[in-house]
Amino acid sequence: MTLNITMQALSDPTRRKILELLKKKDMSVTEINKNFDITMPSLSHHLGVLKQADLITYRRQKQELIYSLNLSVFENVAKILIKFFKK
Amino acid sequence: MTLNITMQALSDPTRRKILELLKKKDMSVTEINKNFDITMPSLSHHLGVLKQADLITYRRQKQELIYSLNLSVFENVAKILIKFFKK
DNA sequence: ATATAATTTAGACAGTTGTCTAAATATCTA
DNA sequence: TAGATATTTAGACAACTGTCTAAATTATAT
Repeated sequence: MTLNITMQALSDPTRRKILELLKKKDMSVTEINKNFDITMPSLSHHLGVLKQADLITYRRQKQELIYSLNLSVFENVAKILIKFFKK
Repeated sequence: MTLNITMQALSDPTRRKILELLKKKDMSVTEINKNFDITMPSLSHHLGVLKQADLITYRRQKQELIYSLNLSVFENVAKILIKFFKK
């Protein structure tokens, strides 16, 4: 995990909102999309960025792809940021 | 303080390094610059972004501008991020 | 007042990013 | 095997970003 890729991923408000949604429950792309006013390809792009940062994972369930928070990485990022902000 | 501007400011590695330096001690622009391989105008740009995000402040000391961490905002950002990362 | 030192502002430029439309891929169901 | 559904890939484009050089600003010291 490189902090740079992680922070870049976190710098966009849409992506932060996706993470907030996935904190509550796993969701398909279509379900995530209902919370935004962007096209599916745009959302797919954001999911790609979050995937590359290893912040989310997905599994297939019939036709749908179900995305989830990658909890271990998410918590690791939290630790690193807390350390960064510790004076 | 808007999280968006803050996160945008934190997304660049040079700016994060500037904050790390200022965590240790207040520094003039020239002194900060010795830690990087960029021109003064580029550094000045980064300081501007951090200023706009209210993460740093400065005072004049003779010819020099001495930059410091804006501790209250810095700690507030920490709180917000910890909350964000809390599952 | 003039020269020097410290920093910012102005303007340009290449690279990155977020968005879109159109097309492709993958899976399920009838 | 078709047709429908879910999602991604490809390619284009405007906006934003980080960098630079050159010039301007601000303050000090001679």
